[in-house]
Amino acid sequence: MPQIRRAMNAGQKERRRDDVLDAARRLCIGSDMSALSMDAIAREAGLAKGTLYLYFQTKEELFLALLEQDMEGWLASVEAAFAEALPSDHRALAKFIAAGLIERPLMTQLFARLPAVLEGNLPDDVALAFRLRTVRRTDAFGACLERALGPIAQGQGARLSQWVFAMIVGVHQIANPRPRMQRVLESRPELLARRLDFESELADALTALLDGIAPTA
Amino acid sequence: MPQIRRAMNAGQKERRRDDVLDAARRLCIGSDMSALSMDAIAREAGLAKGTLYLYFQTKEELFLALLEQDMEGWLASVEAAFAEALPSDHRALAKFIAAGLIERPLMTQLFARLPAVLEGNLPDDVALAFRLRTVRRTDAFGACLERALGPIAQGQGARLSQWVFAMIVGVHQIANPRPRMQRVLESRPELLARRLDFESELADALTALLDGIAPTA
Amino acid sequence: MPQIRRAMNAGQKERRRDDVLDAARRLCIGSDMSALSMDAIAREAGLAKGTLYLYFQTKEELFLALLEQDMEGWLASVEAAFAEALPSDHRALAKFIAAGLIERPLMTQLFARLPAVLEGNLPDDVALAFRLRTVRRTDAFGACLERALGPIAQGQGARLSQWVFAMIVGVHQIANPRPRMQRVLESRPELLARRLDFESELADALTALLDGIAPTA
Amino acid sequence: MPQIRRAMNAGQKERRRDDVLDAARRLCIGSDMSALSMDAIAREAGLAKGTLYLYFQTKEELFLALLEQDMEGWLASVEAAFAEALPSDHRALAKFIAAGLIERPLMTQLFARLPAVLEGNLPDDVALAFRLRTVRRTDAFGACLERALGPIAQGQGARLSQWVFAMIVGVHQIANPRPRMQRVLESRPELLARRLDFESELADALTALLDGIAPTA
DNA sequence: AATGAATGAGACTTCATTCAT
DNA sequence: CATGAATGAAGTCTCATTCAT
Repeated sequence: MPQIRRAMNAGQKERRRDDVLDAARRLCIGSDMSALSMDAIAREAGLAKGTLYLYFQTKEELFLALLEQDMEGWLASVEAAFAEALPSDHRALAKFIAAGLIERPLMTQLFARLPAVLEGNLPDDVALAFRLRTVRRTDAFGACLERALGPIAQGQGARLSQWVFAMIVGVHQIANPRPRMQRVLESRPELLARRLDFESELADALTALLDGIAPTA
Repeated sequence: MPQIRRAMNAGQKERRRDDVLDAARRLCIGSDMSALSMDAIAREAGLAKGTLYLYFQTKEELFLALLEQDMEGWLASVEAAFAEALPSDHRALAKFIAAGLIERPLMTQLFARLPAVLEGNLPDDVALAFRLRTVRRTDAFGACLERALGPIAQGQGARLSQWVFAMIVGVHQIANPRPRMQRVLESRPELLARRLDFESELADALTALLDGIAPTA
Repeated sequence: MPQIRRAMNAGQKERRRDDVLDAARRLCIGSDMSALSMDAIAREAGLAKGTLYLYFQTKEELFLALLEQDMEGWLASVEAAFAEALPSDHRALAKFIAAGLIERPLMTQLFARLPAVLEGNLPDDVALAFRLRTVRRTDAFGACLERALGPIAQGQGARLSQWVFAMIVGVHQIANPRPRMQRVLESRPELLARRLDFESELADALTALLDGIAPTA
Repeated sequence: MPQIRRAMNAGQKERRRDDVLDAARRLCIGSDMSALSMDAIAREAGLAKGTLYLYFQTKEELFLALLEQDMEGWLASVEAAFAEALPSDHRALAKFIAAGLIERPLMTQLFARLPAVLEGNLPDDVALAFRLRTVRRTDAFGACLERALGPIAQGQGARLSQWVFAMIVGVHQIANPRPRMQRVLESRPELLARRLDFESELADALTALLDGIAPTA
């Protein structure tokens, strides 16, 4: 299943690392993240279990890499879009964010599970490096928000950035029941009727939040 | 440690169930929730491991019961407070909510871990019953919010209630690093400087959210 | 295969612990000690792998228990024999020791491998407790030697005891080739001709050692 | 770190083989032998893991080579010393042996671990060749002993040689606790007080053994 | 009702060895 | 000859759950 037999140079190694992450991503989407074993990832990637440990020191490091891959891509897409044109108003901004997350179904889920991952078997230096990159991303996204929200948010970008992420995580948890609960909900019409749509709910909630932060914008 | 040797009638059985939950609560606060084993809970409760299964079908049901106990208590306290006097403004409401959560340190944590619990080994009927009670609580808290926010929130209580909870979960995750990450943060002044205080951060974020929802209130 | 389904009281538990040790002993004799896995021991004992960990914290603790069981038995037999009649001379003492070891084929082997076991995954308190018991056994055997060797060994029992054990371990290593080497030896007559017999070789070597220690005895 | 990039002729290949052995020796002394991986040896030697397998069929062959290197050197030093002057008495001989071992800290350790190595993954032909060389060395050392001990040991050199080695291995095991046990001992004064010094203990034990073998010498 | 011994699937990780490059 | 990525079997240990007592 792997394209190349042996990843010899840096480029091939990076591709192989990505292969592993892709395999993990496929499995996460298909079933449930917490049920994911290194064994299963290796099988899905068409590699031996030991090979995974050549690319990731521990399982947790792999998950972290998965999250960061998505976040970097997402952040880049936000920055690219803002460079072209800033959202016209809060609702547009909120919808843009929500739409971007829909394209990366795993990112929100991984972010929500982050605490569990961080508590696992993670070398301290990996945890620290992750945190430092998280700070950088928070600031970068904060800068985007400041530009979009105008003078009112000046200097508050990082905080707002965190509030936005808090809302994303929270709405995700409420609007995206995991498979098992999904099944339960589907057995009861009155519960099904109260189902929320993640994208629109998040857009609405973020709009309200932004409205509250920067009333006139 | 258990007061009675054998729980014969319904009252005694309920008390014993509560004993187990109290033991779990003590342990959760002391250390980390995900590292909690049935063995440890049984020991803390002064009971045998097997006995726990007389009161809870699975570990997950136990955690769910723990969460619900806290939520019911919290909801009752909210309702009691609102019956006496409604919060004077958004900030007062936000601070009241944040303060109530501080008094129940486990509730927020359990709520944040809910997806993991729900994906675990949980009988379908238990999951369903939990969900139905969650709906009831959501509506009850929603009604409180409608009363506090006035005409603007009319009919939106349940949704707002969920947004508020989303914000609680999200801010919790960002402001309460788990022990390991806490240690890592403490090793770096520049990270320590960015530490957030859960209570005040939540109050600010909720205030903004409420301001956005009901601008004039 | 296990006699009783569940070991409920202390006696049954001790018997079960012994069952596990017996299973390990059977496997050690049959094949090679270092090839012994907890998995194999559990299978041989007719128990689940996890059950072994109810009786021994780690694999190393199990091996230590195996060794101690043999040593206690051996020491008791030495003391019993000496209580009845002291060996008449050095050669008689040496032969008695060698004969006692032949009856416990595992003891010498385990003793020889002790360093490897002690370097494994052994809780510090278990290691300490083992060492303290080893000291007691050394002194007890030393007392036996002092009685047998007469005035010359007075106060030197413990040291002599250790020299005797050193000789036992060393001769064992030279005279008892492990299966693989045994096969190799058998393929060459000139090597086979130099084969040593553990029992007689040890008896001779110990006799010499005792002669050197206590010339007139 | 390796002097030459590619070992082309026999001389260079032998030097490279020695480089590997030297690297292994450095690591053995620094830490614990059983924890030594081919990876670590390769790194220390400045070579790739695969390269090691060009010089040694298996890990065990490498360890065997290490032991033999030390033994050949030691034997040569014994023969050289005896050619100059024979030890004046048993104690002098014993002290000479003990001192020679102190200079080769690895030799004793490797000899003690020999059974484990021999039981590992060792090609039969390698095992056989090792054994044949061991016989030669045993005889050579035996001849030295016969010369030193005089007529009494005539024809017994090889046996005595093995007894001496048995004593060396045994005293080594008793007097040189591995790091973990060393730590445990250091936590208890009563255990620390019973610590043995390898060199002097071996000298005493060997003196006694020689006295027993050849009383008048 | 209570116990706690027993289960056993499953997790992560290591490392000697191989072999494509 | 040299490399080092890949292998994969093997290992130890955990823990939610069951069930004989």
